[in-house]
Amino acid sequence: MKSPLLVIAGPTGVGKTATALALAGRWPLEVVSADSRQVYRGMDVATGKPTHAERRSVPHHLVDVADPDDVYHAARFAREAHAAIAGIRARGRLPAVVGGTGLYIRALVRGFDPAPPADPAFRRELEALVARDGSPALHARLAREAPSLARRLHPNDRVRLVRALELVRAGSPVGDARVRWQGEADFDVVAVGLTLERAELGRRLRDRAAAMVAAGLEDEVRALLAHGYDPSLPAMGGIGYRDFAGVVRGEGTRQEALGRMQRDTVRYAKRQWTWFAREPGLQWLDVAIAGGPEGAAAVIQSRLRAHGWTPATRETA
RNA sequence: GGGCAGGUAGCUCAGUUGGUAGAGCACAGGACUGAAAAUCCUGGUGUCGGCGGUUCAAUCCCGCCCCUGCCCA
Repeated sequence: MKSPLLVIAGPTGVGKTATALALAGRWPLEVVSADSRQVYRGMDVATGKPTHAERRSVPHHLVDVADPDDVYHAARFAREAHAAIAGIRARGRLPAVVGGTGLYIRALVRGFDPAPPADPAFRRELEALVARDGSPALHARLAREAPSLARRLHPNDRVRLVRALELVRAGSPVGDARVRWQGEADFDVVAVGLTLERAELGRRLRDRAAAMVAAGLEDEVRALLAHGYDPSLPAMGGIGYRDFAGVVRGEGTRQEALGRMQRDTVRYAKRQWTWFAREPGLQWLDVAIAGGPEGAAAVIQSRLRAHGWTPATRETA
């Protein structure tokens, strides 16, 4: 028996949250946010979090669940999302995974292989090696320790090289046998990819970035830095945050920071399209053509029915 | 009006002792298993200011013109 799971994915700024809220008016559901930035408390202005009012009207899980000096990650997301989904089922509602972090969604829906966790001290050691000898040195080391794994990683891809060396060090199985999605899901999934015409989304994203700056992004960043959160933390490396950390330290102008923020947001949306285009079973839905979030919610509702679900569906064979 | 420097990719520039050109950024496409808003890979998109001349061949040499900047009148 599989439990029903709705996934609403898509690039940043297309209206995933608004659509989920509209759908909640038509179908009893709770939202599980799949967003690697909305998990951090105190980072509100540039993460696109649902508002407090929205969170009161429809329960949202996995928003504000970590401090900015935590290192949140996909495996933790998968674990906590499973727990949240179990609770939502127990309340008789449909769990709706809503977000743009493709890796998190895939880790939840298709299952992450078991593997040892990150080793911060070892990572610092390897980063020092990269700083001194460059990331090809990591690749050379990996080629000695696990040739089959080294062959599938580029010598410049230091993030994956670090992780690969970490796996080898922990004695985890590596190579062709390991790096593969399980494919067997615990869920009966309906996956919707929200989208918009590209130029239109680009305009919206640039406007949204400017609005975030006007809404006090610089002040929020200043407060985070004053609280002692280091700019090198993953949480502080998000779009907008990294740019205005520079402004707070007197490096560069607000205008330049906004320009980078706009450029990087649009690039990020493109990477999300690329990722979700390969997600098996995902059905695209143009929000503008559907008539905005309400219209998109109506289309999704009809897809849920067509899939054989009713608002009372608890599980399927 | 005269002198000097410059005009090459969307931007900033390099270069060719004559064989139709290349870097960074921008842009486009792609990859992706505990950092994923991360990280990485691939791709040059061009009347080399214009018109003539010399030459087998001109972005390069010569002439004229146009434009920009600086200096002198």
